[in-house]
Amino acid sequence: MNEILRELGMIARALDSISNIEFKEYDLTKGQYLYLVRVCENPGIIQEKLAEMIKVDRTTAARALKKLEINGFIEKKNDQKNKKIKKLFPTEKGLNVYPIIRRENDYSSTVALVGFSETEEETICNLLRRMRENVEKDWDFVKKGNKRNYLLCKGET
Amino acid sequence: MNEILRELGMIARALDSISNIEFKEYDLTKGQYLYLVRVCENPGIIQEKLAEMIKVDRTTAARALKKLEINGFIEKKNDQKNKKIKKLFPTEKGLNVYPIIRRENDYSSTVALVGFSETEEETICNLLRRMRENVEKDWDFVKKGNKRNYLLCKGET
DNA sequence: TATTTTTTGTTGTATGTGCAACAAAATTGG
DNA sequence: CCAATTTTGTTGCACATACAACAAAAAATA
Repeated sequence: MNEILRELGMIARALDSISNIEFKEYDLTKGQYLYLVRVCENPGIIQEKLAEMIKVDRTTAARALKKLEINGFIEKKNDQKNKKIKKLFPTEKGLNVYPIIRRENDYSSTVALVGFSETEEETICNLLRRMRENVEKDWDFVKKGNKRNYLLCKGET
Repeated sequence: MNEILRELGMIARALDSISNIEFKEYDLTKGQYLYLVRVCENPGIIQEKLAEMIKVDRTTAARALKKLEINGFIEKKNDQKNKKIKKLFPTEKGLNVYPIIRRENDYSSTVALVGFSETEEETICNLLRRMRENVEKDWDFVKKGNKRNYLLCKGET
């Protein structure tokens, strides 16, 4: 069932596209909402961990966060003990936008799950979590420069 | 269950990232594999429909396809009756890469579904298809410049 | 048929994305 | 403690992405 990944890609691109259009009026450019919500929910997180959380390149996260800082949504604070890391915190402006992002995301969830029973919602949530856990190992592996070996493949063309 | 969309986003980004890294050695730059497989599977399709199929902006598709043409993976052919459209076809080079892309995608599916029973695979396939059908309506709506109305929202913060 | 609207495709501009390469602090291992 | 490795962050460059605006053909409507 190769269709699964295509459906998944379509859903992800469509919803991301919608979010980006909708958040433009709050001066959040493409993708920034992803970072901002997570900084609000994990104050003090560092950008390296945030990139892993979102599954995006370290340098992409770095630039997105720099821009969020410049635009006053978050601030970076130096750590007392560790001179290398910069902890991320939402500003008041960032905290004000947070519920708007949540509301939009909730709406997108609601739309995506129209016609789903409560059981089905739970089912897909659990199955997606398991998929994510599976995929995240390969992502770490490949991101570190390793090469995947297709031998285990079922070969279902 | 707002988690659903986050899990979905993580999976999609992680797998896309892996694919892009793996296809680089076949001279396919970021995202191009998406278009190429679909041209191979739908010879004669026009780029407007392809963009809808993939859920990507028309202009993005236009540029990706132009590049695929320049690099010899596909070719654009004028239609006899309709002077406006350009039908897309894979070249031999494109057809040669196709099975490689399929193989990689199959492997990614396999990895993503490790530990899933056959029933679970079918379940998630069906649920994702339904989600996609739901989401695609909103995508069309918003892409045409309309504004979504959050009133129907369950409000599950 | 003539006019309007929709479809399809392109280009300009701005910005996101990610790899390579670098630097400095922290950690690990001898 | 010192050297090697890992972690964390940055910048240069190349390229993807998408909105706005335009153009031309086709389709719809009057």
